[in-house]
Amino acid sequence: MVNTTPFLSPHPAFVANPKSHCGTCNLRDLCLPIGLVDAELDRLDHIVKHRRRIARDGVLYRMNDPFVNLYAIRVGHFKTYQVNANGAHHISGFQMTGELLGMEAISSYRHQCNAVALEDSEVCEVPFSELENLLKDVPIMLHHFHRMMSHEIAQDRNAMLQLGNLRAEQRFAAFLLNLSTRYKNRGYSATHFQLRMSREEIANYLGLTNETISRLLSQFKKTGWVKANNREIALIDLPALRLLAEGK
Amino acid sequence: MVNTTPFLSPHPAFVANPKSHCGTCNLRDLCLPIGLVDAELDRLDHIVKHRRRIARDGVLYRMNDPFVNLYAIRVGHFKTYQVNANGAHHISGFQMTGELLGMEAISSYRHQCNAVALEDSEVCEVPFSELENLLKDVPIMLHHFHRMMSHEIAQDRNAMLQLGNLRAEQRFAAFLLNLSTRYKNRGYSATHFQLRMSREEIANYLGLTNETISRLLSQFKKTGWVKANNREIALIDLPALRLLAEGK
DNA sequence: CGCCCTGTTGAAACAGATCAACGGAGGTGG
DNA sequence: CCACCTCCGTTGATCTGTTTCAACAGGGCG
Repeated sequence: MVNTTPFLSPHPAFVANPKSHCGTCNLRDLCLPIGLVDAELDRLDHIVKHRRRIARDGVLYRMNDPFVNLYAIRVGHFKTYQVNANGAHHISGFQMTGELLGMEAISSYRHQCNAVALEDSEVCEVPFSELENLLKDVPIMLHHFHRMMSHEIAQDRNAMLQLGNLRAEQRFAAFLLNLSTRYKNRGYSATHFQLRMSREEIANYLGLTNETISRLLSQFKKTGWVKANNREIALIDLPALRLLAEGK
Repeated sequence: MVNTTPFLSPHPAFVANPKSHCGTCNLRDLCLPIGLVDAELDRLDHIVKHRRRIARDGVLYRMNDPFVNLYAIRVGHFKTYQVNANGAHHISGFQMTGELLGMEAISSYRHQCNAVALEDSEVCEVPFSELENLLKDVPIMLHHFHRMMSHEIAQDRNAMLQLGNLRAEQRFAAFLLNLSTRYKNRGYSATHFQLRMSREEIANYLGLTNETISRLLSQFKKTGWVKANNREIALIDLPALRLLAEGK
């Protein structure tokens, strides 16, 4: 259901590769699989000047901040959320290692959402204007970047489809499967992982309430599709979850 | 609420400019405001080889079609929709003159949705690989393209916010205001326009039912916020609609 | 003219929200 | 180390917005 091509995720072998010249950034690692030569990789290393640590609940950027950098998540998890006129906020996504934050800001030169760390995390600052300069000299990287932006669009479309079409239990199943796929692509278990976000945050993301999420999880436990202990999740019956998410 | 910077819409003066060398495409017009020199514009003209007419209900591309071209809408309206495993379909957006179709397909080399004309329409085929070639030589166009993709992301995020947070009447008000803004940016009336899509299609897009849309429209007519006759819409009280859309 | 498709309106059913109470985990300070 | 407190998660009972089902009106088109 969710289109998460391995190509666009860091190959496990490259995540946090200690041999990276950069030493500050997984951006190089992200790009290794696309076949860059050393000189190109060096240029990539050089535009990333800062690695930034963000503590749990720390803010990476805020809505309306001027747009300067993209951020490649080196370790950790983030959430991005928007705040509307009457103060209500809506989580637009959860991001994990290897994903790129801030692309929504290119069009308006200001960030369109808040980005907050869900756990102690680390990002690489990628000055966008310098990245664009580099991209125009390295066609393969240019193309890769376009694919990353396009992937973001495809993902958002998918999330819209879920919000607009699916019943609560389907949305939640799709959410768990989405996490599963993304962890798998990063070389982690597709069936056993820890939720980094609260029930409240999941509910907000899915357009539901925390009570509903709680009830659904209990229900999934009862049917034997998942085991769960607090935020520790084990997906027992992936096929059943897929069937449910895809509309019974 | 919706971030539709004028920069990213064609300036009214440039839409369907009969003097365009291209003659087949409004892509040149779309790019005029960003300050390209003639030689660059000529290159842009040359990569667009085909203009395509699509009759009402005609298909521009289908889900899973191999990705070759982006399409710039020259005249008309389109809808894009996805079909899930059990046949249900969900409209992910309505596109109008000057907007670019197909960006969701760059990442996977296949289209992720169906694009269908809501009325007799005309598009310019933009071969993507040739466009990328051009972009790397013309930094200002490259940047403009990135802004267009980013704008798409920001828009989708906004739609997600609406689907996830708003009650039916708020969604529908936000929908009408979104159309209003986009027509205004194209030099048309912000208050008087014709819906190109059925109640059914609006409902599907907003995650509601056609009955609900119908009831809401009646309600808006009763309160005097809009006048409506079939698909002819007049927004009488924009401030009231904005207040409603932003959460009372 | 008559058919079909789109839109409207009403009544009943239901999914999920809301309100409320409680239990348990983890962190903090004594 | 324990007691306390707060936040998070769970479960139950009720309420409500939206869907569903149904009937009908109107307009466009063959």
